[in-house]
Amino acid sequence: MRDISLQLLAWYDANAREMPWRVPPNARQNGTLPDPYAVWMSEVMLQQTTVAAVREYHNKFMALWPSVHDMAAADDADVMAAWAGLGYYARARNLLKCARAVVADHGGVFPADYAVLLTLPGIGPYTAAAIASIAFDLPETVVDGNVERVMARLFDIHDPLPKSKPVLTARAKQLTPDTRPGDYAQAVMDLGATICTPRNPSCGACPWQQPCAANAAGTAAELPKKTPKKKTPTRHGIAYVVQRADGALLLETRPASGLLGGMLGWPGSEWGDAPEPAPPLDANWQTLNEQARHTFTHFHLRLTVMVAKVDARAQARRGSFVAAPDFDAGALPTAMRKVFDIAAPTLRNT
DNA sequence: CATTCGTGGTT
DNA sequence: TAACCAAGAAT
Repeated sequence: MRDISLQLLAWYDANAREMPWRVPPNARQNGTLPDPYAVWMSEVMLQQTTVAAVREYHNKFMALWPSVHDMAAADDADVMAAWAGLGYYARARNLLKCARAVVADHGGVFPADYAVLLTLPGIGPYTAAAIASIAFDLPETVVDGNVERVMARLFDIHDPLPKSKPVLTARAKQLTPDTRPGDYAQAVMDLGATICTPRNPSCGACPWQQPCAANAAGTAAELPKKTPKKKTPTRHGIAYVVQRADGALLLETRPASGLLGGMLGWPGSEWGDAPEPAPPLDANWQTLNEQARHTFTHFHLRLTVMVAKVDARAQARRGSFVAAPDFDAGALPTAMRKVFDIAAPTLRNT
């Protein structure tokens, strides 16, 4: 059984993808391991996020906060602003919590232990196994979407996810070798990302073509099965963009938990079927023709954009004015940035 | 155990 | 255009 793991490692030696946070297989076999901080940063960013999207964010974060001590001492608003656009903002909040826990409780050193890693904020079963194996070369088994798909095909398992996850996890553990577990973890995920893809898998180029049960049965492309999900509803809301005579814009920091938690945004109504107007101040509001459309994981959002210009003495019922030189649309989550993009021409022309 | 939580690319 | 998908975690 284990010899097929070695086959995969041989494939990885020749086909490993290059990533800024990764130590290539030849260097790893010479005894070089990656910086656990960089690995942790990458794995948190990679949760439900593509490698392509993570690259520049990882570079930026490593430049701004090169060590876990820097991250622990970082200003929360700076980290949230730097994370803007990457999504799943609870990850950024947990990034700070985790860094501070590592410094406060673990002497500023990431623990080389799966069970201890699992106790840290934002580190679940996948990420704990990824850090343990990739950063410390411990024989832990990563089970992400790639591994689930590869195992479902390798063993021709037709039970739908997520119910089948325990079986897929057990299979993945059976295959994890004692030698080079870190490279092996990265190898299975690379295989899933480049060969054993969700659609149109390149079975002809797969190092596991021979042992693959789904390839033999001709079922690879239809695996893994998944329980169908319900369709996403549409919610509506109103976003208010206020500009003061000196150019300052009215923004508010959203509540620390929930959707876009801790992020900067425009004051607005609740989001639902028929939102009640909730202007942050009394003004001569102008409703723009174009709505901001944005899709979250579980609903579509259509925001009506309302714009007002107010004088320098204006007082808002909520939010706070941000001076024009301090405003950075890049610090907004995408839904809010779309609102700004729609409002910007009107702001300039009035 | 089901739901909540982003975003951009692909089909 | 709508659905699907990506190195999941927290509740």
